[in-house]
Amino acid sequence: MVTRTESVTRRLREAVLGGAYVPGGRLNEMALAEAMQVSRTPVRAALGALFAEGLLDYEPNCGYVVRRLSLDEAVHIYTVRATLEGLAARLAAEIGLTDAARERFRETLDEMERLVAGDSWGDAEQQRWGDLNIAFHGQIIAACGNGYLANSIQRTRTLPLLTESGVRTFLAERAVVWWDRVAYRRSQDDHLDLGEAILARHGARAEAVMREHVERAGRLIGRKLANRSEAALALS
Amino acid sequence: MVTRTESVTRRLREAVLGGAYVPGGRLNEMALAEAMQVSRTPVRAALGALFAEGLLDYEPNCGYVVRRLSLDEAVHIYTVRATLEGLAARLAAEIGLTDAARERFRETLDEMERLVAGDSWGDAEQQRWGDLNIAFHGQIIAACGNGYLANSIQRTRTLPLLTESGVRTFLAERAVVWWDRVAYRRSQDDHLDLGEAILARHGARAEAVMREHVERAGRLIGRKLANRSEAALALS
DNA sequence: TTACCCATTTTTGTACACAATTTACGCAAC
DNA sequence: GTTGCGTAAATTGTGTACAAAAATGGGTAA
Repeated sequence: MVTRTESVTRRLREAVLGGAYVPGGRLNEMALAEAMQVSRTPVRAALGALFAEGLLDYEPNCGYVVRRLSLDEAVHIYTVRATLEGLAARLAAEIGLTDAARERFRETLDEMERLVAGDSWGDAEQQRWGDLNIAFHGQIIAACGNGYLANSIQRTRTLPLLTESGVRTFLAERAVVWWDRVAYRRSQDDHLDLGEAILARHGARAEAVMREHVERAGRLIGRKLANRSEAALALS
Repeated sequence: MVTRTESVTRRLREAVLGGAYVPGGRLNEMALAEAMQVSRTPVRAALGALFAEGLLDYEPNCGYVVRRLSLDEAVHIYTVRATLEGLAARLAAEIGLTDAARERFRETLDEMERLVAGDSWGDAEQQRWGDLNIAFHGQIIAACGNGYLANSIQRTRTLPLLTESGVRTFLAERAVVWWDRVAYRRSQDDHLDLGEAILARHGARAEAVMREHVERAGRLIGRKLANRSEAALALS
């Protein structure tokens, strides 16, 4: 049996990340309670938890609002994420993967390569490649043997980022759906380098490649957002 | 006017970090409420906040307990902290300090050097050096221009760590009080290197020195704790 | 003794009422 | 128009009662 607080926290997290609420808009406790069919008590607990996760802003006596990340903040978070994932790659390489992990790692890389190098490149392929990308990074993080590091990385990956058009997206791996095919190829080349470095247990190289890999993704997203913002400004 | 929740959170945080409660022991909500002269409501909010900060463990329907970090976890956290502070040092060097910050930075370094190189080295000197050490690291973090990074570093610095003797200490800068004078000299040499690299805007060097500097501190603490644990085991 | 079960007690989870504070709105003065 | 003020409404903060779950303890059986 799960508590209502847990249930509400999960549902509210998904709603916020799913873009159900306007960023900057207040989250009314009573309204949420009625929508979730519970009292204000578990709602308040959930809001507090999401505030601690960085999804919401909070001001005493004023309530909670969906946090809105500026472009600068998003870039800052990507910088930290790049460094942390770089560390994870180095540790994974130095520790070395288990035989089973090696096998899965190779399979993931191979399937991504087949997709990117293949003839067809539609939504299905991009979706699948995105899933594999998440799995690939997840396998490295799982292999780094440092739970605190794994949590720290996770914290950098699920923050809401609002674009000017009102469409919410994430600072997560899904951001890659914005890229063109050339960027996927470039990203996959990084993955191949990374896989080689990690399997060869070259920690320093794995770290350098991973850091640059994630930082590039951050730069791409930053540029996209900046362009959109400029476009929006030019129109208004 | 501050809310009771804020007040209780602050007081409870200080109590936990101050070692007022036995790690692993349950934090009874009613008892805390009576001790703090409030109802259970703000106490529960405070417990949730401290759980999110990583100071407490929590199990639904079982309550909160003071988190007890294992030696491995402490080392893991130090590894992350070393990498993050290394990043901060690099960013600070690349951005460059303002004139005022440069001045304060040099003053801090000079006073630390005078203390370590001086004739007397008692509690007062160690205390003062510890304060300056915190200030030194704080100045670098403040200069890195990345608020998310600053917060991430802060999170690695205030976690309770229980030694076998029942004496609580912290994963904070204060850990240096354990070292002997040779270690202070070594640490100060790092600081001088760091200062030089940052003022000369050598980002890569600043990062490497800072990372090694913090990792060394982690190793020293890890060794101390391991020795103590062995001693305690030998006695029992 | 040890293990297990059940009733009791304790503790946590939730709803709700009320207090304290903020926000909204209308009105008047400039 | 807009600025300021004051009251009313809405919203958050807190206390408290009760429900639900877990810890406790005693007794029984192997």
